[in-house]
Amino acid sequence: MTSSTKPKSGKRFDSPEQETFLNLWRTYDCLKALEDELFGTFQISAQQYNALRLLRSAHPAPMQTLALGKRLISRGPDTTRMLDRLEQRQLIVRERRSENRRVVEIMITPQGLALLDEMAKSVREMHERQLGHLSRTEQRDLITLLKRIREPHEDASCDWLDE
Amino acid sequence: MTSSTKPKSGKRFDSPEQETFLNLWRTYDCLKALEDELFGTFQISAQQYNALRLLRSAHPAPMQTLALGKRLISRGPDTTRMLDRLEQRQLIVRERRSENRRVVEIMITPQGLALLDEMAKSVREMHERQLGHLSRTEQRDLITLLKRIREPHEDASCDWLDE
DNA sequence: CGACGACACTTGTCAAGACAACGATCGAGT
DNA sequence: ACTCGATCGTTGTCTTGACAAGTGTCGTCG
Repeated sequence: MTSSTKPKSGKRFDSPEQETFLNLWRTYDCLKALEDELFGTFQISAQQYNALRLLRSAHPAPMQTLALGKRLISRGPDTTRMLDRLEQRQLIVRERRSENRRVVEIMITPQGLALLDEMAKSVREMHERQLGHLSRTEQRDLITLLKRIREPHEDASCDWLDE
Repeated sequence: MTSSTKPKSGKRFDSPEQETFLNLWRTYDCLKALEDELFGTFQISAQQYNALRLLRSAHPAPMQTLALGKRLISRGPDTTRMLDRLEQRQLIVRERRSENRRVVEIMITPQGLALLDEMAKSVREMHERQLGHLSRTEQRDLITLLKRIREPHEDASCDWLDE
């Protein structure tokens, strides 16, 4: 009865909420494609760029691995190995300080800052292509809605500090 | 010289568009976490669920691999191998017809339909948790904005037929 | 002092995505 | 009929993400 053998494609979604989510997913994927395309030319991933951006905002102070991981977008990204890659390219440095050898402090290097500078112009141009056709008002409205979506979930898995 | 001693530096984002995109990303990730949690209990991925859902909507007609791949969310997902996994679990069948041996026709099996039925209730409950706190109006507004975002990009990499 | 639990990563392992090269098949033109 | 080019799908390989178990370090309490 629930799934009668109807050949029709009448119901387009399992629920209205699903349509909303699929739109969100598709839109995210669409914009991400543009991001990946640009970051790819610099041999960097979106997560790596965000990590560098956060480290720059803290610079010259260092950041701890876990603190950095929490501020990245995806929950529980593989912070250690992502930092391994950045360290190999000398875009960051890691240091265990003797006062507390449990934590690892991470700092962006001059090379890291230089890379961000080098990317700055094309990154802004990409943002313009991604979302430049929306007015400021539309963008504020969108952000408001998105925050409202996250509101009941924030405590669970998404504690996000802006920037 | 305001930033020499203060770890907090002035601007939080590279551009307003970046703030919008990061909000979108974070929100998507937040909702995706709920999805993954549920789908995980059924040993299935979000893409696989969507594939099954699309096949059900076509049922009893079959779908071609490429046509199915185009309607999935992410651009260029690894359709072949995803279908391999679904076929192994006997949720779909693949057939090369003699009239045109280039294409592979895919059909959902009774087992596949049964799995969707089995999941239906918890999927709806998850949608409710994800987005139930938004009014229909808010959801429509959001979808409108999201479509407006994709509009200039659709032709490029995101040609999407609903459902 | 010394064992214990809590914390902050790290490593191991496996599944999934990205990209490109390849093989198979059909339609059209000669 | 035969070749050419276009279309579809598969396979190979590399990178990335996910989850769980392990390692080293510190604070604390018996």
